[in-house]
Amino acid sequence: MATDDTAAGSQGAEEEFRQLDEFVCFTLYSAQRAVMNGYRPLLDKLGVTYPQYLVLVALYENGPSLVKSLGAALNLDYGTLTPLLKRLEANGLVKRQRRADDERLVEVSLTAEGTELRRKANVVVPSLDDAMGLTEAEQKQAKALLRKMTANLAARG
Amino acid sequence: MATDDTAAGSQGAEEEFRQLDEFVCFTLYSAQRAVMNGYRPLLDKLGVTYPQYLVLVALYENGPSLVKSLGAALNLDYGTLTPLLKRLEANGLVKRQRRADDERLVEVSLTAEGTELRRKANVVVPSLDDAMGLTEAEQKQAKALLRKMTANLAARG
DNA sequence: AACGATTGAGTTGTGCACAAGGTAATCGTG
DNA sequence: CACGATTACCTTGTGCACAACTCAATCGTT
Repeated sequence: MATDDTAAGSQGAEEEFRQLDEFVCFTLYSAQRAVMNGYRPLLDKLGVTYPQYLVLVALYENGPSLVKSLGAALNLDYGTLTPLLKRLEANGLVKRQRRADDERLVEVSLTAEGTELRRKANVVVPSLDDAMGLTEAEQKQAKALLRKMTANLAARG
Repeated sequence: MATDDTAAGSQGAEEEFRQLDEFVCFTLYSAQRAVMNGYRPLLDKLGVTYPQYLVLVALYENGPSLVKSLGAALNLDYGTLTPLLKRLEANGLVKRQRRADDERLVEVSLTAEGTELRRKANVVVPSLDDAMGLTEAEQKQAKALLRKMTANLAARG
């Protein structure tokens, strides 16, 4: 055991180095993509992506919104939202309209087609959320833990 | 209340439509990005991105690995890994070498510099994982729930 | 009214993630 | 050995996510 400190494997002297599966951040990273991949085939049929779907949900929930407000609701910046909203508009799902009383503001609203899609999603996506195999209690737990993490990290990581 | 069914807001007749914050998938989506954003400034100093860091951790843990094995460990496909590994190689952190006994295989291994970075990360990133403000018990809970979700979704969503 | 600061939005560039398609090396079967 | 199938990897194209930068409209102060 004289010179194993540069070994390629994980046999460090004190094994301080956590395995990938033992990182919360990695299980989170994996789960997030697994969920997105689960939603994909369903949302494909409706013609939207997962982030686009979330935007439609937010718009349905809050009504016509400024880009800024959507950004606050989804924790996304303009660099992400602007092109995403343009694609939604190109597909006829939302309307983007610069406000007359303040030319800086752009108000985004669901079109009839966008509203219908959000409703249809509620049927077609029979809450994949529930299909993740978590009990109601576990779902509640998961949401609480994830919100706590998000909040703590937002308050300076 | 004759014609409120096309209203822009969320006042449906039976309010079956969940709010964004009540979706497990959305709290997951938000938390994941919050974590990545928390890691970013720390990893920036080391000169790697978050997914690159995960690859280095996997390589440190498993030793030299085929691209295929890394893909299995991280649940990533070649389309994601190949360019990522090329960037790591360009930065001198890994070596990519086609195997002589089977020219299809590409073996990826940490360079000395890559090994050092993974170790340094263990110090500099004082496990942000722990800095997420979860107790040890909560971390364990979170990992269990996230793994369960991932497994259930992998087994056909 | 003038003008510097702020605000809301857009643009550019980089990297991740995935689908779809392609290629060369190897394997399996006759 | 021939040859179709499989395997491991790569490439292209689309969309998301974020940093850094730009810009016009508005606000605050004088």
